[in-house]
Amino acid sequence: MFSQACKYAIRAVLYLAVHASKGKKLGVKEIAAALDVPKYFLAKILQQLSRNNLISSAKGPSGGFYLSEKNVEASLKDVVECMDGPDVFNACILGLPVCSSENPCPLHIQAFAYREGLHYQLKHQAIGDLAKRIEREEQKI
Amino acid sequence: MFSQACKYAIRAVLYLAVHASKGKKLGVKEIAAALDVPKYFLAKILQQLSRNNLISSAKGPSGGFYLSEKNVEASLKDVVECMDGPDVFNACILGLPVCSSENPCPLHIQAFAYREGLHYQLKHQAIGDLAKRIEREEQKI
DNA sequence: AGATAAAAGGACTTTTTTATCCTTTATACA
DNA sequence: TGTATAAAGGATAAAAAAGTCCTTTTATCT
Ligand code: FES
Ligand code: FES
Repeated sequence: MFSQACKYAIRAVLYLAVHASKGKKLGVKEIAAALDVPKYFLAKILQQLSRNNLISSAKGPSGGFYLSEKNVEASLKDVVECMDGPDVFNACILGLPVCSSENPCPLHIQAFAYREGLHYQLKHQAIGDLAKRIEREEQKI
Repeated sequence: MFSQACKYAIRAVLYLAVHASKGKKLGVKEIAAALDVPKYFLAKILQQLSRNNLISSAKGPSGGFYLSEKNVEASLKDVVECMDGPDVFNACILGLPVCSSENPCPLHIQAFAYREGLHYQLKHQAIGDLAKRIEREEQKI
């Protein structure tokens, strides 16, 4: 479903949402260690997210990554689309050129339900709210 | 979700279910042309499916691929697992080492429901039955 | 101003996936 | 028995994804 880069991106954003803030920025090294993820690869991913204004960063000593108030209001859908492109949630599961309920492939019904369920949650839940649930329910990232 | 090879495999198997039989075998070339899929790559995939007894084949003139009565009773789940390995339907969507409802990741609930829906359909529907539906509803492959 | 720390950016390497080609084996049929 | 046909298998090539390293830029603090 998601590329490796996208998985790391989601986890990193959620980790930032839970553990960082404007006052407490986190460096790549810390995040990579916490998530057990390749450091330099994660650096690239954070760069890309930062360029697209999905996370915030500061250079220099006491610099690092965090989520601004604006960032916290975005959704994971934005993160996913930033990493894997805009078609992740529209593509036919069999790779056929178009996915449509009018002219469905044999797996469309189930695949569409799955995809839309996920899509809906990712789209309509703010990263900040998701982070609160993670803390409340002590979920792993 | 599925690798390219797996997508081609599913489509090829369904195409065989609809268009081939013991009496009317199809060659790689025909299938590749019908599905608009790279010929040599498809050949490899059909080989692998054949080795794992998910499809049947005959060499020589008037040879080709088809589904035996046994093959038709199998499910697409077997095809998928043959191509992408046994963990496709058990892996955490975020790539965490285990997926479990007891200790879920933040996306588990939606991801699990979706995945299981698909898994269930692929597992409990025989390829032959699926093929009948495809013909009845004139679905694209 | 100088030293230091951390992200940003560019270039590169490795691994995996996708795709192609060539040789061998089996089989049908004349 | 010989020829043609098609899958099986092995080896390789090309492309994409994952991962690493080095240099530059920006900021902090003394
Ligand atoms: S048409 Fe294939 S998933 Fe919708
Ligand atoms: S724990 Fe991540 S999908 Fe189940």
